[in-house]
Amino acid sequence: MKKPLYVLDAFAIIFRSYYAFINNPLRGTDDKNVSAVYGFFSTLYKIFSTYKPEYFAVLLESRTPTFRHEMYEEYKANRARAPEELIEQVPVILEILKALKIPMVQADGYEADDLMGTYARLCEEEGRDCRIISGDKDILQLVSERVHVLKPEKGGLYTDMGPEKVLNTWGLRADQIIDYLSLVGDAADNIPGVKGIGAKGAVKLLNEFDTLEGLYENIDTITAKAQKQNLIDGKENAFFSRQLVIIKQDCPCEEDIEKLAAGEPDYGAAVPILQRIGLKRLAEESAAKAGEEVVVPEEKSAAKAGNYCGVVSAEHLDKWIERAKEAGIFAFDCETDSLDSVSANPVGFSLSVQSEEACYIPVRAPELDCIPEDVIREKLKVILEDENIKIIGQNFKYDMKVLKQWGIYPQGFFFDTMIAAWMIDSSTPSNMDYLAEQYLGYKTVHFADIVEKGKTFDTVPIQKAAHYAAEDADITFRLYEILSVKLKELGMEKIFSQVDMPFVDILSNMELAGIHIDDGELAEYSVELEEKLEALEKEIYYLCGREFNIKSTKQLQEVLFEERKLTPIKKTKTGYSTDTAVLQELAKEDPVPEKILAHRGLAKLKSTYVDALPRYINEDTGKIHTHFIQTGTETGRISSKDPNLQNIPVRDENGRRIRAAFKASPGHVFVSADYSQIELVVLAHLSGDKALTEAFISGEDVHGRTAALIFHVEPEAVTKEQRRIAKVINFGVMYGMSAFRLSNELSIPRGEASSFIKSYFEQYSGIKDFIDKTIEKAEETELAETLFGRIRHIRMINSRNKMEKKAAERIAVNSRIQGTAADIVKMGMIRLAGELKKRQLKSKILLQVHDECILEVPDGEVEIIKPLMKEALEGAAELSVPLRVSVESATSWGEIH
DNA sequence: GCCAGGACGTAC
DNA sequence: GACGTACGTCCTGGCC
Repeated sequence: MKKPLYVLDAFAIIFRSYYAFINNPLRGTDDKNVSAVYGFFSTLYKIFSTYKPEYFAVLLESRTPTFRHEMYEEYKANRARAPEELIEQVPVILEILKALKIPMVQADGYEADDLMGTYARLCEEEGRDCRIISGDKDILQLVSERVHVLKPEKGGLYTDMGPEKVLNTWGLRADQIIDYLSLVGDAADNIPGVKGIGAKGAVKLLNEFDTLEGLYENIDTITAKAQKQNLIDGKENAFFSRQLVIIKQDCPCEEDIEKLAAGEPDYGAAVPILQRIGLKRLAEESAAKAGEEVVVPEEKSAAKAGNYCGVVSAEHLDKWIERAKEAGIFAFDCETDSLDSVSANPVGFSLSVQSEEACYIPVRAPELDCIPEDVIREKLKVILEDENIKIIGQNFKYDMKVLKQWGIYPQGFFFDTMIAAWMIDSSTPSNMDYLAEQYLGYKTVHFADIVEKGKTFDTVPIQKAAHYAAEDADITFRLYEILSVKLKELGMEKIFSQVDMPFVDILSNMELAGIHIDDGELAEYSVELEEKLEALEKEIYYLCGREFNIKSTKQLQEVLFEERKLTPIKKTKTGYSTDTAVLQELAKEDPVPEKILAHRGLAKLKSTYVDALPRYINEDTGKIHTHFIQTGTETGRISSKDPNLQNIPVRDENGRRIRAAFKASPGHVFVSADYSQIELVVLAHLSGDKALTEAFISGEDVHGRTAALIFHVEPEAVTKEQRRIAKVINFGVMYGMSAFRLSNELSIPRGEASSFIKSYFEQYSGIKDFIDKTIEKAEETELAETLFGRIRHIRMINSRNKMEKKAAERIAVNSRIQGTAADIVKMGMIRLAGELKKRQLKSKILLQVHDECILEVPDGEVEIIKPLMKEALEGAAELSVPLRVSVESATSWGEIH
């Protein structure tokens, strides 16, 4: 069998790459723009590593006007001439292509599209598959069983567009694309089309009449008057447009495909050119691909330590401050005497204004006179508090907290390498040691290697300290250079800079603020719980006839399933399960399980919350300062730890007493704002489902409306039971719940559960489509994307293991919903924080619990804050269904909800 | 005595 | 096997 031919439209990729970086171009030697070179060869390399083509050609545009220009002088007349910065890059690209020994084809008088058409035909004729790499919809007209288009997606992956895929995506056969374009036209190429006929209209017409000829032969059957007239008026334009959009298949060009044998590109030959123009990373990548025989002088240097110095005189410090000002950008890192940022004091700072160079400014060091603390503070302020000087950090929330407490309020923070790395791939670690290894191939000095156990950074000799600290700033700068490019490539520049970066400042303030808790109240509750637990233990031991550790599932299994001979219900990896569902079931035939359940519940409260929370009270502030981790989830949510304040009980009365111990400071109240059903609202928007949208717009009670729909009853006639079922399904859908699980959850037969789900998707067919489309897109791109462009890699989506695949599908669907909701909440909080600052209010944001945001508000501000919060959060995004936020206030957290 | 992994349970 | 996202606690068993 003949190996497939791959063809690539060079200028399409060049343009795309250039404009992908238009807001922040890549600069190489002499500050020249190299975005297009970088983008083009990243794409090319990716294609070679993914598809390993044996036959390959880069197709170039004609150097002279084409037959289309001769036919129609307005052709592409609307196009502005390409910018000089882009044109300059073309010769370099051709030079590199030549060095790589990649076959190139050009035919004067014809466009690259026509060359594609010609090769598509040649391949068809000799029974060879053809793959065309192009994002242009015009090219789809060439698609056939043998000829597929590979459409570039985010993250360097491609959608394989075969005949079926074209039909599914466009609602048209590939051979109808020509007629479609003839009707719709193309403003960019100045192709007229038929006035008044848009994309939807054209698809509908072609579905009905099949072809342009069919349409005009039966024009009298069209009932819509205006449309009919438009078509009659536009007939000439339509057929004229067709001549322009139709791709030629008979260019004069190399017809012997065997001559387009590509083999492995000569990567080594590209290295010197790439180095000359200053594309270091690509040069390194090329060298690596070429294998070891190519020695790149700079390759080693990328992984070597930079030039680091200690700064102990005011004059020396001034020089660095000046350098940072000049550069307008610098990487910054704090060393402190504690990991606990609330009580940490600075021990030193490091700065880097370009990669491989950094300094360390000690504030305290053994056996050394440092620059006085106040002098360092005043000088650093100049660059840290200037909003026009960009600050790069790694986990900058930490530095931000230390600095604020030290009297510096950073203004120009704009890039966190840890958060960037997490957004690029949330499933891999984002600590600096890992990132340095991963992205730079650099092994950093580890903290534990220079600081003796139990000691702090201010005890480290200055030589070692300076090297370690300066390296951190240097590595941070180097990571920035790489990660900023990757972020752009994935289309996340906007959400990164407009959402996740501003959010760092907000989280740092929330953590510094802390929340008050009444430990006396908890101490009393602890005693109460202890008494109840002891009583339960006694009862359990009496009933079982012996003592054992109730908290040990292993011992509990022995008691329940061996001694008491109860029937095991489900297994775990290590034995029989004793979880809540099992114990509830067992309680029907034995008195012990119920006691165990009660014991478990109270023991959990006591150990996880009642006894644990007071230990987190900070000695200095008297408050609990949780840590919010912005990189803690794979979906874009934040997490909370030490302690986790996002899972404080709320559902039952016992648990609520814990919330009740969280008190607003004297003279303050908590004001809490809660997004109503945010994930279902997001689902309604993302899916565009008519019925769900309607349910939200017309009524408060979306579960009731859902019940009415799936049970075919009037909304007023919905029973409680029906509503409960609808609610379970509403949530279940977002998690990809199966009929099996639903039947368990509702204690109904599997068949009944299936029919509920079936009925649900019949009524909410838009949701079904949304799920299908999400999965399909994930299969093509291995990504799930939120409404605002945050991505998550879905690596198992094409797994041959059915279970893994199903799990990946659920993850893909849920991530889009959960992630979009998380984006919205973050955006709302940014708006809110902005308002608080603008109005100089004293209210502080304390907590965020995914769809809820809690503020501590001085009594005098309550009436201003309530409407302000509602407005700020509801206006976070403009969706097809309005976002609703409810606001409540109270002096303890327990009174809210 | 330390640590990793499992089971379980809390939140959204 | 069968519901997504987290974190904390306790127990167990392996290791030093």
